[in-house]
Amino acid sequence: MSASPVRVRFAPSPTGYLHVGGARTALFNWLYARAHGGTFVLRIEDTDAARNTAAAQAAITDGLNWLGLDWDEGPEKGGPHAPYYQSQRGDIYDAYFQKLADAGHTYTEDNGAVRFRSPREIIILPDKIGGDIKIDRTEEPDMTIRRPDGSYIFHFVNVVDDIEMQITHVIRGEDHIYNTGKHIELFRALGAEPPVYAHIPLILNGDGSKMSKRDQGAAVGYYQENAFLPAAVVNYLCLLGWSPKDDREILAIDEILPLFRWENMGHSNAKFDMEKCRWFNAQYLAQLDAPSFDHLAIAWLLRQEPLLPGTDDPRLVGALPLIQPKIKSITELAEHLPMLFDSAAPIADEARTKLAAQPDLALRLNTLLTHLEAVTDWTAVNLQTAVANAASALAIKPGTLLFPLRVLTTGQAHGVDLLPALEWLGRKAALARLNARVVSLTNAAN
RNA sequence: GACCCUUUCGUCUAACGGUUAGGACACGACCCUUUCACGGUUGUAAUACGGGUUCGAUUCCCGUAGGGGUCGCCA
Repeated sequence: MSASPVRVRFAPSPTGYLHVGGARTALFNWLYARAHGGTFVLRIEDTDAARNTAAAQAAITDGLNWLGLDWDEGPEKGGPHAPYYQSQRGDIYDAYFQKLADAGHTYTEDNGAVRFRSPREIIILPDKIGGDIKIDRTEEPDMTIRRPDGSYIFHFVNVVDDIEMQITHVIRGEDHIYNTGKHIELFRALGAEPPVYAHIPLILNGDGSKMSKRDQGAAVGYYQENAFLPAAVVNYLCLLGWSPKDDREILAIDEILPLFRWENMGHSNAKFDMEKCRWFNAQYLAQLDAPSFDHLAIAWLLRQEPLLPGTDDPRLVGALPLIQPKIKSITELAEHLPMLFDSAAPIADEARTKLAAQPDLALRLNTLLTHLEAVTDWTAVNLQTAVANAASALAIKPGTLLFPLRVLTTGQAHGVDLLPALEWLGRKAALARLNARVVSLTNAAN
């Protein structure tokens, strides 16, 4: 069997932002190409000059690069079928248009628009995911393929380029199913064999509506800005409409490739769940080595305005390992840095309330303070001993003292592992915070 | 409205026609723990409905209902 080499393409139009649905379409094309030793083509469908922007185009290439979806032919890369911008392929379209016209497949409207004369048949689309799909074209009006100003319509250029670029498989959203009926007519009229089609189900909001620009996470840029790990996003996106058919979820791309087959594709739309996406991110974040985490964190911190506490503090790199295991996304640094770097941060309401529930608080705090002040070699291990001794003196469990200690040193009820954090903070700073807050608390109580 | 696709826990999904219908996110409980977390165990929770076919249906067929898509001189 000498099947022709696989050639797939992602063909976005640069009119807005890179939608997660589009990104997943690109991802599935990329996976199919990589799984079959094929070629992944990126083609920019910018025939509608009025709606195209350079920013939108950058969002596409930036987003794909960020996700790690490298293309073999396309913008910035070139290839045997260049150019890969439809706006630069007018001569090719003219030639194909002439061919269609010469064969009598077209006619011109009074205003100059040109339509394709539909054969008006029932088309059975053999879809790799949906099976045989019936598309009744017998009652449909003829599609316009060229505007009065001479510019060409999507259907026409899309098919011409798929022929020219020798695309073998078209993997796109199922919102294109009816377009495919039109496209098959054009392929046939141009004497070309239509490619293999696979229409993938769509990604929707949690409420079932279409994800649009204002929905959180609809744009790939959202994940870039919020410093998600691209591998985590890719992993999550794969599981929307594809399954390894076993219980695995955390899968490296290399594990996915051999399992990326049509029979593993889902047939129904999937609702996007940001919580689960964040969970994937947390899983990947936890596996990151320290230098990579630091790099990611610092890059994100430097983009914040105003800068978060600690951003330009030399102790930052020491604090990051404390934070890494506690967060699901880099953006949560915003919650952790103030309590570590802002010694005057007010005590959070939740922490204050829980603290007030402690019996004999003043006695406990003073006992704790006394034992801590006796620690000269300020390490987590020694602090642990000191807390244990204080607890023993009070005849209570050590754990009882940890929460008050947390609140008095950080001002928060939640946060990083406490004793290592106090070691990082240092004896002088930690005791200063403790004393100051004990005083304020005692005064308030009286 | 017409046509097409689709329907398993709230969500993502698994289950050669025979399973106590499994896993994951989220949520609750318990355990671990020297705090906060992680982790472990566990609980609540699903085959849309009605007909067939079959010894037996989540699985195959038909219908109904719900959801989505499409109906451009946008892509």
